[in-house]
Amino acid sequence: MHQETLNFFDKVYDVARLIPYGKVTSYGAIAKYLGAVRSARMVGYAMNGSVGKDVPAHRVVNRNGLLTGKQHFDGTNLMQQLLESEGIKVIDNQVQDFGKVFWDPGKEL
DNA sequence: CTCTTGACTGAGG
DNA sequence: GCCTCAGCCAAGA
Repeated sequence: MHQETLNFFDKVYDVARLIPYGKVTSYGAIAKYLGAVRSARMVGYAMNGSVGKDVPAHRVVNRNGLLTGKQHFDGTNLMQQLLESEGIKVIDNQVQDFGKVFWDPGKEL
């Protein structure tokens, strides 16, 4: 179902909140689920305002599993710590076993 | 309305 | 596998 009543940002927040504990996904995957695979950049752009909105932005990384958005968190390694606390191994801003912890909303939903 | 920015992605060398 | 270029699109000034 497409909650078209919500704005693009709200949709992104919605999907992000659905990411299971210990899993991660990519901006493109979220965008694709929203039917806007070409707006992957907008997903990240939207996440920029996710702070303070109960959105687990730390579970969203780019297609390479790289923590491209970690610089938007308070600390320099806050995002990594959050992921590691969920059982996700992160080394040098790179999610390990990315294919195993990857969660695709387009397929899981 | 126009221009810039950006937590992206895919294709090409 | 690494680097570079181009496309895409929403929001803010």
